[in-house]
Amino acid sequence: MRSASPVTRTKPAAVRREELLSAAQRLFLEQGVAPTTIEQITQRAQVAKGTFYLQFASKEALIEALRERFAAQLLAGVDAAVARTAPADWPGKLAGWARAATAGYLDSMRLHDLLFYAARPADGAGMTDNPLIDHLLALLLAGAHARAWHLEEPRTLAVFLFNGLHGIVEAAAHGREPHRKRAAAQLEQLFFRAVGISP
Amino acid sequence: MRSASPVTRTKPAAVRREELLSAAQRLFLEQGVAPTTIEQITQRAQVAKGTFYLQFASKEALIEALRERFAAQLLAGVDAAVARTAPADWPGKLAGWARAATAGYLDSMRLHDLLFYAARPADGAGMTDNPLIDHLLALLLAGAHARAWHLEEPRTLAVFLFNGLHGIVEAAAHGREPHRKRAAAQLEQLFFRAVGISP
Amino acid sequence: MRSASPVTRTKPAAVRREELLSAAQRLFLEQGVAPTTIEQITQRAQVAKGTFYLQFASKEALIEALRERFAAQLLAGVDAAVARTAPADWPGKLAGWARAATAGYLDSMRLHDLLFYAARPADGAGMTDNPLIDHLLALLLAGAHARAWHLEEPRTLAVFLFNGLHGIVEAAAHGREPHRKRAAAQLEQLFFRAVGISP
Amino acid sequence: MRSASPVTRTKPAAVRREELLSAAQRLFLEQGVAPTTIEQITQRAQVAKGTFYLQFASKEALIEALRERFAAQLLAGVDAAVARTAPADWPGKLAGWARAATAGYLDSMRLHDLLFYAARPADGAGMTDNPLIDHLLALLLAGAHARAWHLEEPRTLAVFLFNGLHGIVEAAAHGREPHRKRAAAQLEQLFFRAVGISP
DNA sequence: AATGAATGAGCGTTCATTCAT
DNA sequence: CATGAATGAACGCTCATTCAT
Repeated sequence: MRSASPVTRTKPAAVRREELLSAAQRLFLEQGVAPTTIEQITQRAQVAKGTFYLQFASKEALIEALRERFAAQLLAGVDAAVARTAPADWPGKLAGWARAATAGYLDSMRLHDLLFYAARPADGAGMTDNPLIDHLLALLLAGAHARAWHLEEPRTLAVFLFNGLHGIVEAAAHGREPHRKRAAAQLEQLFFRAVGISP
Repeated sequence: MRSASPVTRTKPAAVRREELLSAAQRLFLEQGVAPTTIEQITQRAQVAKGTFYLQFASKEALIEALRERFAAQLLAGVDAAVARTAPADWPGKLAGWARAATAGYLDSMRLHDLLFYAARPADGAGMTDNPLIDHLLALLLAGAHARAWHLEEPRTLAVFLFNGLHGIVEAAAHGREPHRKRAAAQLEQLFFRAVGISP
Repeated sequence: MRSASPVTRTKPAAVRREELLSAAQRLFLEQGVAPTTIEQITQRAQVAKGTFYLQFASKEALIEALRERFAAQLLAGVDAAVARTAPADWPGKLAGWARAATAGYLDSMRLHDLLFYAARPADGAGMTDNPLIDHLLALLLAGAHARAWHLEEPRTLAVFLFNGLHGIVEAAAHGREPHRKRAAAQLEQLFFRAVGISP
Repeated sequence: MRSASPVTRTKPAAVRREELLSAAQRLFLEQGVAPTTIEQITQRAQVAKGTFYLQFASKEALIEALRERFAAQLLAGVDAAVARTAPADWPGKLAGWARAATAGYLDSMRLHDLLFYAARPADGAGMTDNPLIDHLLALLLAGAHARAWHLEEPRTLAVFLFNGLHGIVEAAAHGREPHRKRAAAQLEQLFFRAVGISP
């Protein structure tokens, strides 16, 4: 009957799930997926080991859940950024995509890699076939359809741009590139050049 | 167990080392780094487990040695391809670099990833700071110095191009892109556009 | 969670207990004792896990309760079959015991084993000291007292007969013996021979 | 070079295997199969946990190895006892079988159950279909062929006798029957009566 | 130099039992 | 009474590394 009991041990499943997801995500970012143990995850989430298995059938199921959460969150962000541009401003949309996929998303980027690339079975198709590439591809095709640019191999281009951007974001994350502003400007230029337009 | 074995089993350290390196490399390519055990490596190299530790201090040391061997070998190949072009043919050199880093090097590419990216500690700086990028950067700078093109952020560009190319090679490896010829042509075009020249 | 649930969920303790007992019994028969979890038992009995511990102190206590229920039920059946024979027809009573303990009781037999043998702590006294043996022993002694047969080691004989019959029932259950009729006839003969009488 | 080094750590595989087998066997006898952990087995065998897996692929593989060892050892003993009787002394052979399967084999008997009955998958066919029954069956058939006795359902009889004997041995093991001598005599009698002969 | 038996910390997962609501 | 989220000890198994021979 008393709300706000001193220690609420029981929490709604969704909350527990989120806490475990977040604890795992932080640990994955800090140490990588394989080296992170269930024990560490539950310790950080302040629950017993068994509680983990109340929410996830296995470590792999947790990773899959993280993938879904990632897709839902980051993708939504990029999508919104692109939608915010003027309807026919295709260069703007392209720049917006790059900016949204980059700025402030360094963690997301690393998480993306962890989830879609490193934590994958051995074939590692992740950098070639993932939701962000599909999203960019859709934008490229829409622009082509609107005659904003011409594309010969749209999917190859999307893969190229995603990976190029990805490398730059990683480089920025590792501090190899001191001038983020300039890097962002150059990224925009590279995207434009790649589709054969000028800003 | 029996002394006086018919075959001399002692080999020069360098040979043993190479055999272990090669066995490991093949296994890494087949199954990935983490799933490959020292046991498997020594079995394939036809030596006992202990012999491994005569040559390498740890599994990590082996990976590091493989990194060095990779740099020495693949880099030499790319370097030769670039050197084969006419002295002042900078577009040709750039295209040659891309071609040499790609064509017939899918295995090398996968190995590169395994070694410089996936098998890395969690910080994963591999796609941002590796010998191939340095090599490409040197070429870009040389071309800029020769006024073949103009660059504002050469290192960022190198990272971008390497990663873009990398993505396309991976995609080709996973069969997402049926027209390798076309992809290669487009890659060349993208490299040229990125440095602001036309073929 | 919501109070005032449409269905009265509180049942008399005895009913709840029976439901749990029956759910457990069916699961034990289907999968064995050890592999059956409390979770499965409560699910099948349509109650929450905690409710189990309202009725039984532990899994072991449940098994003990099942043992008691078994003794009360199967024993009653054998007893009735024996009582149905003519008062002085001792061969008939012996044959009746064997028949009642066997025919149509394959499940009971398996349950008996599960409860008195397999689910026992390691000493496994079950096949030597259990209610069915005691019941048969009482019959043997009564027959001896009535001079229907002569016994030197009645308890040893009871153990022998019970186990012999048990083996045959199991064999029949596993289909090793196609002619159940014949097996039953032979069982009767073996019981008679064992006490030194002819049908 | 020094033989009899203070602590010989490396032993021939066969020796280690035997030690593990024996340690496991003793523990199984003491506590049952399921409750015995690999840790306990290796502790008792004075080796590290990993050493276990040098000899056996899994706990189940160990049990299977124990089954084979059991069959090789006990069966050989029973066989020898039967062979020691005069060629045509069929009652003697039958009594010998019973005696050899019993006397001094209490541990073997319990081990037999553990291995062929309790540690089995859920169907528990062990008491109906196992090497000792086959061995007895062969003897019964040989005797029948020599016209020492007449059998109608030899396999059913073998199952019956094996299980009857088994029960008595168990009872003796649990001290329910103080007069082992007498029990043995009665067992002989029961075997004879079952095949329809007199001593 | 070469061997391979031995080690033991560590991991993912299960499940009987508890207890706040 | 009834619930079911939470607990945590325990288990089978793996594998990089060591070291006596």
